[in-house]
Amino acid sequence: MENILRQQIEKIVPLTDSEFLFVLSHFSVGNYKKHQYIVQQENPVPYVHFVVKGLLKSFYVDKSGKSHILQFAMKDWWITDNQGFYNEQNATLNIDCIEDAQTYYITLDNREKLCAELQKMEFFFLQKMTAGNIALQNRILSLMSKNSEERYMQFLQLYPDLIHRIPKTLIASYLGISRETLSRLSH
Amino acid sequence: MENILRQQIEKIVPLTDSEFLFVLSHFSVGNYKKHQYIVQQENPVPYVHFVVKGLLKSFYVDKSGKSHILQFAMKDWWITDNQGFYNEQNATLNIDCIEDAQTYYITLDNREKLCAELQKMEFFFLQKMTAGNIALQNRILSLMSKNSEERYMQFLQLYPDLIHRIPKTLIASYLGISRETLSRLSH
DNA sequence: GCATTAACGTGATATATATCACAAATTATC
DNA sequence: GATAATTTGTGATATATATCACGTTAATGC
Repeated sequence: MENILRQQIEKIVPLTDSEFLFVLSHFSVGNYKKHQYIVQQENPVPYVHFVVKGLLKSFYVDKSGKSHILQFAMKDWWITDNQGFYNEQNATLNIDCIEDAQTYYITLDNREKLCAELQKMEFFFLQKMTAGNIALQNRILSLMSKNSEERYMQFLQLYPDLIHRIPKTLIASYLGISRETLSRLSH
Repeated sequence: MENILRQQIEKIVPLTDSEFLFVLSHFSVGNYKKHQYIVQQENPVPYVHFVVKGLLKSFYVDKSGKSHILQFAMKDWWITDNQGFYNEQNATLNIDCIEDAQTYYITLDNREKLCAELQKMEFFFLQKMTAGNIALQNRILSLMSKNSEERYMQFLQLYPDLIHRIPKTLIASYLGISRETLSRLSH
């Protein structure tokens, strides 16, 4: 039970040892260096990653060249470019490592095989996707109804672990405000 | 094949007649009047609704009393307060009818039973939830990277049918801008 | 059909936040 | 451990958008 992926799945559905080995056999392990890209705009998105350790971010670069962070992903989080991965299109997002990272990653094919063969994994992914939906909706409402300071406070409360690992510049980019404005808030 | 729910499901998974009847037996039909609430902040959220006809909106009322529209739902769309429904909590959102509406609605229990008994329905819901995720992520990026005018243009392009059915005030509230600003754009 | 309510447009002004610019402090890297 | 690169703070200014206020038009409901 020391495997972090197993722990995460078992928060939602129980697994026998052999079931977990079966699950795991559909994944590969990847090791990545700080600054390394694992998904690049305009390129295919072959995998969804489950982060074992380290820290990554997904971000969109708009036409004026500005970056907007969609997601951070630390231990225990899933990350990919959903649109690219699930629709088998080229990425509109980039994903790179803020810290050296290790992930379990899986292809769409393997994910589908896994779900077909082990019904409870489909349930697991549905639960995860649902939780993701709720989080995204809350983020939208936050962007629409809160000012910079309130959004920053909410971030502090939601992700206290991240504050010390991520430069303010990136937090600003996640919150949709300029780094200067964030700097003037933080104290 | 004249049933709109069946059509929607069959876009993703094929159904036999008896399978569809089985699916349908898990739903009830609701008829609602313009201005009628089907979900209210602070109250339970017993159902997710599939819209057969009419038009609804879900919205959040912030502490200053301002409304922010999270979603419109017309024919063929699903709507609920996800957080309330899936976590069996009281609603943080409201949902009401912009036009008289008819829905198929289903409880969480029935939805789970249905998925357990008919595997392909779980796949269907997972696909829908995934598509929803992608849309929400795009909306977040739009809020962060586009100005009012660009967001309005994007809305026009994405939902051309809605423009003529929804007052500009509501579109502004969906886009996260004031009705005056939208008015100054629209022409 | 008339009264009420909602929707819309538009001016004047306020305000939050972005942008530009620069220096200081901190962190990474060979 | 020294050099380069990144991060951070802060002033001055610009700007998009919100807010307030009012009149007009259109839609709704009995």
